Amino acid sequence: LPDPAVAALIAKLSSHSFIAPKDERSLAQLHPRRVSVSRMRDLVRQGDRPDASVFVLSGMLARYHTLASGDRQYLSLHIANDLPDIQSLFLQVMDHSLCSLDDAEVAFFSHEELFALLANAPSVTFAFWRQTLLDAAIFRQAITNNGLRRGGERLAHLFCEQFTRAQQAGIAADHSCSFPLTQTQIGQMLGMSLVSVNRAAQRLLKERCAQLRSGKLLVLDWNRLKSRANFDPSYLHLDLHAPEIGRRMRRTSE
Amino acid sequence: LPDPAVAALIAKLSSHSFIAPKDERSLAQLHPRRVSVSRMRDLVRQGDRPDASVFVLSGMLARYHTLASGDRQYLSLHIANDLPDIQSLFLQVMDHSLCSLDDAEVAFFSHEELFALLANAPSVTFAFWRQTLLDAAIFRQAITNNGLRRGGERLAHLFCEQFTRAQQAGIAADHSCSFPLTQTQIGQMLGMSLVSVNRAAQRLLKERCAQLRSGKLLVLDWNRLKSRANFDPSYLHLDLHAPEIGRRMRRTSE
DNA sequence: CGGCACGTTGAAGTGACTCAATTCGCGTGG
DNA sequence: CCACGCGAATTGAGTCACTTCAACGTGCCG
Repeated sequence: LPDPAVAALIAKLSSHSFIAPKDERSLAQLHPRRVSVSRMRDLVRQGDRPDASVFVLSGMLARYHTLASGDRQYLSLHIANDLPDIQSLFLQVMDHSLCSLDDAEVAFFSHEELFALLANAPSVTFAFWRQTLLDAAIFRQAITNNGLRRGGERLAHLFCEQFTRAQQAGIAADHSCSFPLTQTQIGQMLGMSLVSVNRAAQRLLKERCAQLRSGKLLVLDWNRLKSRANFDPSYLHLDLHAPEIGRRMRRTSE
Repeated sequence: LPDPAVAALIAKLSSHSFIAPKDERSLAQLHPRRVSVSRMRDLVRQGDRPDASVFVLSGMLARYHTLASGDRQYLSLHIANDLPDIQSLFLQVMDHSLCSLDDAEVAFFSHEELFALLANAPSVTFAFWRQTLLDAAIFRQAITNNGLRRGGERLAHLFCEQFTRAQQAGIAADHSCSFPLTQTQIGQMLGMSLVSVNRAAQRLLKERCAQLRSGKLLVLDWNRLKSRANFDPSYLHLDLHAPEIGRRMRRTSE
């Protein structure tokens, strides 16, 4: 019986990519190290050379940059089944940090094991690669969100993204999902001051779009929220859930 | 004798990753389609499903998002030896567009050929993957730059990044490099208005840091510019020019 | 009950934006 | 050769969104 973290990883990769049966059997041989972390702990720091990559089992992690001034910029949020630092396989020195925003459960997959696996499991390589490409698409959207939108629109977009991703991960309730960031942290994510975040959130509540309460995001009216944010989910590439490209890879290699 | 575009591609990949000799021979079999584009032409559009990926031979390309409102956000700049849309191999539907900012020479590598190559050339797969990871690191930095820095600092950072990358690509002069963006486009890249860009550029000139003139960036005082921008190039992972990880992959697979 | 972190609110200041007019650089055509 | 046109850059002025500062409220936990 495979480790439950391994099973979750296989399910995640299979959700967007074709995994060859023999490669799935290799995946099942992995030996992750399971770790519980309390909120606001660094798992990996800017400048580190990690020898393992994190897979999220529960809770929320975030990547962030720290400037010399000490200012912090959150780059991305990561929930169950995410692989927030798989890129450290190929970029040895971390250019950002990874921390928990929540109490979280994670599994560490050692780079050594992963390298040995990837060398002989091309379908897994492509799946991991695609995972990092999905990350990059979210980064791009963050640039646009923070550059082109303002105030309430910007916050609404973040809400839409997180709720959609939580739904996709199967950890959203009907009209709510976990959202453990403080308003200060939301500001550090969106390039806004704490005060602006507070007022933008109040506007969204007054407009009956969404509400933040005790670490949860409550979606009051999804359609209104979506149009308030001008949210277009195509950058999340949800359609990849039909993993036809993986199959194409398989054909061409046979 | 291999196609010059292929030779440049091999040199680029080899600069940061180990390419196995047999994989290099496979690369040399590729048949890129060479194309000249004039300035401000779209090569690929948001929503497209391209069947080939672009390799830049000369000139400058940019990726950008378009909102429903028509507003444009530039996401990244690409110069000689860049692979600006290699991610379309695995994310079939483009979530952004790619255009020329300059008159440019590019080579299209068909996805079909690339898939056939990657299925049997793991060292090339890892090199391409790493290439997309380097892209992602630059996206992350853009989030931080636009979120945490303001005005002159933000512009100075963009200048530092471009000059460093031009040097790395071997297309920078001693104290200058190509920079064909208009001030409007710089604004659409940095989330600033045309007027703010203009005034920030004037401040940088008055402080004798850098100057924009007729499509060129002139670096007047690199150290001053760097410190003005708080530029830390570690996110560009220039150290990868010793491609030791590729060798490590090779060892583990043998 | 006290302490602390987080959230809320008001008020004042300012950096950036928009709008609009002017100038510059450059290529085109009369 | 010069007038013209056009895109880009520059400049000034008024406005506004967001910031900063500071105080206060609230909920939770020891």
